[in-house]
Amino acid sequence: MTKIEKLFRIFANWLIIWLAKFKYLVRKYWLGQFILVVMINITFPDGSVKAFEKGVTGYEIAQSISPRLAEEVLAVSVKFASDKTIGKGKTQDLNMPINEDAAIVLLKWDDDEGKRVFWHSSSHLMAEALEDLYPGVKFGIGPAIENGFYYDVDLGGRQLTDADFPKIEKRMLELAREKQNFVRQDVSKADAMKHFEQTGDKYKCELISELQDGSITYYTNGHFTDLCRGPHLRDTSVIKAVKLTALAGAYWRGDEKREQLTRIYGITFPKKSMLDEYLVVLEEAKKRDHRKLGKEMELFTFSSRVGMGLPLWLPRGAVMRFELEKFLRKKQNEYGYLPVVTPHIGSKDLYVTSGHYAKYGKDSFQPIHTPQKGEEYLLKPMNCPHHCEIYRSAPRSYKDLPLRLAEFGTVYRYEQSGELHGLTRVRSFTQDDAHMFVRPDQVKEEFEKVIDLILYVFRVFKFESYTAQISLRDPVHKEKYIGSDENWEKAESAIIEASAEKGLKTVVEYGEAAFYGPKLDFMVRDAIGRKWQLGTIQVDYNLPERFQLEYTDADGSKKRPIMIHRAPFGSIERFTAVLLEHTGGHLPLWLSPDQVKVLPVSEKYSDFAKKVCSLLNNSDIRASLDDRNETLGKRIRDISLLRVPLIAIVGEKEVTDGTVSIRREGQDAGTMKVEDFASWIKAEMAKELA
RNA sequence: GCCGGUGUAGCUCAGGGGUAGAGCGCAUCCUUGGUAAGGAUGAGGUCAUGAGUUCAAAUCCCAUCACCGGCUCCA
Repeated sequence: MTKIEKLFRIFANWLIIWLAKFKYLVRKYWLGQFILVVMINITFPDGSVKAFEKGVTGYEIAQSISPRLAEEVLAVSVKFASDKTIGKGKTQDLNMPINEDAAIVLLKWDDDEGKRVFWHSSSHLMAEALEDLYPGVKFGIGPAIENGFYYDVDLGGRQLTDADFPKIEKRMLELAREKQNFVRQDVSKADAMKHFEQTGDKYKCELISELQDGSITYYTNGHFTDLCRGPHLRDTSVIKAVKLTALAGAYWRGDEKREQLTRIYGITFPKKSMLDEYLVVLEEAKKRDHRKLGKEMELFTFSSRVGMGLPLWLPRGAVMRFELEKFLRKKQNEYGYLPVVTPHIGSKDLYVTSGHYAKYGKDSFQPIHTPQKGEEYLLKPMNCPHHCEIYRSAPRSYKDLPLRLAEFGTVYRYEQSGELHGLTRVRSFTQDDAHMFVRPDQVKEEFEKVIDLILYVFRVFKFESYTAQISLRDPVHKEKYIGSDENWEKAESAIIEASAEKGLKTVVEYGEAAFYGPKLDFMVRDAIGRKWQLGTIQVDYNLPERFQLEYTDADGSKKRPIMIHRAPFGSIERFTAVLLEHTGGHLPLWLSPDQVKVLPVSEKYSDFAKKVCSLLNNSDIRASLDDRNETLGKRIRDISLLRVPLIAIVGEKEVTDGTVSIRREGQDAGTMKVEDFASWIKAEMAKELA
């Protein structure tokens, strides 16, 4: 290139950029030819704008910035200037041309969307490997999930076990190294149908039959072609580490009446080291499993002789449980709740009235019969019907409302055997239940007070990453719920408005409501990321109607109250489980079954240690002596494994000075005068509960 | 309930067609100690349960039960 040509080219480029700002058509000098090109403006996340030729791809843009970026980028999020909707852009393939002005984000591994694309492509890669290894395999769906991906496959009677994983993983890595491109292709509905009929993929045919013609695309990697809307990686070579994690049965389309497919779970990474790190994190999470901690800390156990899903609380667990109840009782007193106690069974009529019998009767613990013919009782699956009857026990005035009835009520639900899970899903559990009977003008205020209470509870326990979920009816299957549309709409808007006024960040889920009303649920994750519902608030116009509840209004007329159901813990069992996983067993001081263990360095100091103990016990602090015939180090170790927060050590020095030497959560916490110890502990507990 | 896995001492786990193993825990004794494992000795098991194959089964096959990972469900 001559100097003149170079200069001309620089000038031409400058001109192009300048003109592009005004969206002019420009001519670009290129290899001695003039080509007509249209320029578009691309806006980057930092707000900078750069002009590119129309039809530029995400990959080319990345390359223009740096080759290294181009290597790392997985997909691109594009929001066209013409798209006036609020929200993020659409994620698309790096190879897809961009034809309009747009704001883009180049998505890498660190972006959730980038990971999704990576894992979605990995599921296609696994499918290709499966097709190699198990000819004739039929495919269901294979999406990315929160941690990895899965593919549902029909292996036609063949059985897979995790012993087959290594060879599938190996094949996946071989295919990945072939650097297969993911090729997108538009296809007509008729052609797609024909193609998958030929391959015998009946599940794909079913999916296609529900799609609109003109919107159907294929993605092909190697010899594997899948019905898929994408987006995908450019090619398979970035998938560097593969681990298949689990095998499970999964019903086709989630319908237990249809075929059960084999679901293969896996996870992949762009670096081998990331897989290793992930496996370490998983191991760590397993150590926080509440079932393991429950055993180690001697909190609860199960016995198949008692029955599955029926937890047995051990002494240390029971102490903790009573503390949890005490904590909530105190707060509920402040909020004007009244305690009630109701029996563990109720006559069948009660549940026919409430609607529970019609809805759950067949799938519950079956009725208890008495020597009296025709007399039937049910174990109570919930406390609301009993509380409704307490409401009815006296005539109520508008001045009595809100009436707040609270009970730690143990309920019994016949959960399916495969669903039982430690303390998080059991057949007998205690709800920290309460029902508010309120006037229509009190619904919102009362609801907001409950939100305050739940947020207080979550704050005390440091549950910071919860999800507030508004659970509404499934609009398609309204028959699953009782009550009129009008009542449902009133209840739903009450929840939505109250949550908004409290400034809660909520997500809406349809089909998650209770059968008698919508809910606001507070979800918290366990150690391995599973979500569990803890706190819940429900607005209910329906049970008051079924139980014919009334109050006399100011004008003497009879009115119907509205019920608010609520449980900040959800259930004590589940709350305990999630709290254990959340804290790794390091409970707050006020809640620990043993708060202090007093250790004499040797037998000589046992009397002094006993004195320290009884001093603490006199101040209602749970302290006990450990003067076993073991070395000090050994006793400290044992006690640490039980997660006792405070260890007080006394030896010659302490006896002389009248002090204790304190060890808190594994750390030396100095010495303190014996007489100050109890008040210091009290102050520490007060801090935790503030 | 469905699919897959697991079941060996109180706990964590190894083993494996021919007399049942380890560490921890437990008991007794020695040791009397200074911030996460002192030492010795000992007790403890119908190898989940039930059928089957075999001269012989904890081991192989089948069924049942419980647990684990999912699916479905979750008032």
